[in-house]
Amino acid sequence: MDDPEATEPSLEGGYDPDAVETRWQQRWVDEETYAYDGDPGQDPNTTYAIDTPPPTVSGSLHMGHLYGSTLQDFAARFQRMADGDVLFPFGYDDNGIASERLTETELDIRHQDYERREFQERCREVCAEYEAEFTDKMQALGTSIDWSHTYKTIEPRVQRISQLSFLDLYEKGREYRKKAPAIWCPECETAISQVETEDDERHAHFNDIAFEIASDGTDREEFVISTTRPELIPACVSVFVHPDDEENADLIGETARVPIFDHEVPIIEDERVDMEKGSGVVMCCTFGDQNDIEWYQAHDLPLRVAIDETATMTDLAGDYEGLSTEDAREAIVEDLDDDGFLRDRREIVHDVGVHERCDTSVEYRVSKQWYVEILDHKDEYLAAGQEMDWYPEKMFTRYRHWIEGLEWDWLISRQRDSGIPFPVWYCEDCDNAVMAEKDDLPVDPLSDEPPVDSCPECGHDAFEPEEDVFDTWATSSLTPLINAGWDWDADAEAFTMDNPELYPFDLRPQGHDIISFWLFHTIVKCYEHTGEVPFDATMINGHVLDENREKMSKSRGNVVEPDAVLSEYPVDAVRFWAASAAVGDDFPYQEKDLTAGEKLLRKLWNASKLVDTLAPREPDEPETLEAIDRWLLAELDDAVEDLTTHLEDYEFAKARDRLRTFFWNTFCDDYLEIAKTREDEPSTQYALRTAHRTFLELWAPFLPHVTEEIWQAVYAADAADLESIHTREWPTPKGYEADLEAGETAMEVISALRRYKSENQLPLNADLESVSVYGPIEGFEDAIQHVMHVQELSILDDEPEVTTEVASIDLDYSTLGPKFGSKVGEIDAGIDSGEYEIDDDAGVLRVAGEELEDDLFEVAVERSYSGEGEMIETESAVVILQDD
RNA sequence: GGGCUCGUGGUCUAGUUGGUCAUGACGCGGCCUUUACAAGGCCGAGGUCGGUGGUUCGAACCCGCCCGAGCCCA
Repeated sequence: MDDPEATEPSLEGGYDPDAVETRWQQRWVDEETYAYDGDPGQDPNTTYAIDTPPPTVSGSLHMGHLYGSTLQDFAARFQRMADGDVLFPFGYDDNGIASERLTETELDIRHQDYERREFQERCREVCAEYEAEFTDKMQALGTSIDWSHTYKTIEPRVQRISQLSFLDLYEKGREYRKKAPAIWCPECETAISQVETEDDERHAHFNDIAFEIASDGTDREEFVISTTRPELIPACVSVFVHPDDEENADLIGETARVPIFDHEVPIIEDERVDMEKGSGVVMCCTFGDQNDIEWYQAHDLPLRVAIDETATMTDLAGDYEGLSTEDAREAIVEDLDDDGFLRDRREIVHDVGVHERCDTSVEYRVSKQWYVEILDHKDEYLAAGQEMDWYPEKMFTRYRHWIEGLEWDWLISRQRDSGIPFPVWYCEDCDNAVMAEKDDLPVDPLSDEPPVDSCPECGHDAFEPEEDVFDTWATSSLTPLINAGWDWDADAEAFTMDNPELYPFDLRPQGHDIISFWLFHTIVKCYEHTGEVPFDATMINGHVLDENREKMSKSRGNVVEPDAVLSEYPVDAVRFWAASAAVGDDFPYQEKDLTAGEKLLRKLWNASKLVDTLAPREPDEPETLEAIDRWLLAELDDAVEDLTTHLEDYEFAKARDRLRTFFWNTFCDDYLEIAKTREDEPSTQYALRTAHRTFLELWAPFLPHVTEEIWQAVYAADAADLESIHTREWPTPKGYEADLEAGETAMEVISALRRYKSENQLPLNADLESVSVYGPIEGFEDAIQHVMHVQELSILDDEPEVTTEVASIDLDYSTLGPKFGSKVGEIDAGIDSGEYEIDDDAGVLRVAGEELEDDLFEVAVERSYSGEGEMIETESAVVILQDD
């Protein structure tokens, strides 16, 4: 970097992505090229705001980050050029369990040994290092993030917003605190939400246990239930039988005696019983699974808690008190066996719910927790989702199914240390909740005093602080509000935004796996706070799979590290690969795909060098453009139009392919070859430069480094004062009109002559003696003649003398089908067998007893040329070639 | 167990409401040093569109069933 030559953009030599890419990444950050420039008063329509996913600060960048951020960057870069100001912010999600665990392992400490604020301080220190690393890596991807707009979910400003959100929802009556069964992780010692659990296959034993009947309404003395969790029998509160279960119908209404513990429980009928499982008779404990909770609530059963928050047996378990659930399970099974209650025991493998963070199988516990009420607003959240544009559209179905399947309100309290505290105290006497004042936020009830001296309800003057913290999603779901600077204005007594022009956000990008977490929860929060859907559109990206289309996972050992990829390939090539899949589809990482990107960079570089030797950099626009040059610019107009549409619709793969084909095939292979023979023509010089500038601009969102390098080397006025290509205006069609058919035909003729040379093993610059063309190529004669080195080119006014023979008849099935229906088969057969007649005078085809008008069929003829030279036919021209 | 999505040459992929040669790239084979690029250019081979049954004059596309993969939820 000290070498001034190395920092000077130039087209000398080959393209050196290693040096160029890091140089520009640094320069863009230094110059704040991508800083958001909008102001709060401006029209929201000229502002494009992206609500980017804040990655969890606990690990390193993976391919999903790389892919997702690159897609967002395509949108950001296109919109920045096309539509004015863009906010492309960045956040670090460091307030969750993941960061807490990271801190504990990194510093070898336990959160329990610290006061909450102190521990959070440690967390911030540890996270800061990881965040710096994250920043470096994101910058190395060439993303056009505005690094002056970043946030951390644990920072005080965000804590304030999160607590404001809690208070606002509470005041709106959308939150409640309730003692209810919740999913509980005994390892993390916290309640968790449904979405934080996942299934895992575990080995277990199915135990058949005999229960005696204590009542006398049946002849039976006992029945057998099967369970994987015998340690729960002290918590057994009832036994259930299916109403359709004739075999066990006699048990309904009777009373059972629980073995060993000898308490008596009712036998009740309920259709939630799985008759196929075990004996069809099942015990209900508080709580073993989700069903138990439903029964507990539906039948108003008593609560018997045998397992405490650390998965240790309570005093309810009698002799087993103090044992872990595992130890108690074995001990109870042994005792059941000794007492003759154990009838069978067999090993099974079954799915159990585990906490996704620690893989511990979850329990269900009754505890006091805070909930956000969502079940009563399902319809509104569904409507909100419908209001957004979904890319791809099919992903809306996932959102819909998720909402339709919701059965629980959203549990937001967690019994953890790191995280954002609930701004709540409770009256020691009457348990009345006292909320913090909005002005005082953020607060931590563990170290701050409540805003009142005595309880407004009962007048008592002592308070208990709420010890819980918010679930991490309770804060992550506020990212649009965080980015827009949402706050409470005490004077106006209203919520305000520092940048109201940003909200609602234009785009919400994210992976399809977290539609039910991040997207759904964000819609819930923002909708309740602002009454608006927070996003105009959401773009759902697929997953990057390994080269065999399998999911990357550490246990499989098939993880591809972005660092490894980036050390071998230019970022621009990686970005080109990232644009290859349709948005929403999973797609494989294949190393060979990156070489296609590398080749393109090289092509763009080399083509730029050639253009630079062919034309002056700032040619004047000539009075009139020659046909060939006007043709190129008209085709360019078309490409610009198509590309703009594709990018507006987030169809990056289509845009990429359209541009590549036009650039490589039409511009490089066809036009540049012709231009080589016309370099002194002002018309060609102008077209070359116009097209070249436009190509750089069109490629800029995909290939930001190479386009910037070339732009600065060739077109920038003053390198010291950076005018980046990335802040230029997106190209628009200039309205060039040309005979596209003639251009197309001319290219066909050139292609035919190339084929001739190739087949005759001639070099492409070999001279051809004489060529005659019959076909529409007006204005392109010289181009054809020079590029193919034709000594004499003539245009035929009439079709060359040929003998023709009908080769085939093409039918227009799209109109023929509806008109003739099943007769089409006969018509086909008639033509195949030659039983038809073409009446040229009447312009009809008679076949199978029908008369087809001339717009229904087309006769393809095979010609044989008997004149001098060789005849080559193309789609719309005939070429006669004489060469000896 | 339920839902959603996806199966197209060796590999990856395009294919807007069904219309008759199914895109393109990588790879493969042959030829060509041409005012940038041989890591280039030109040409070529390669497919029963996962299987099966149906709707239709006509299906990669619509419907049923089956097989396989992935994700989400039980």
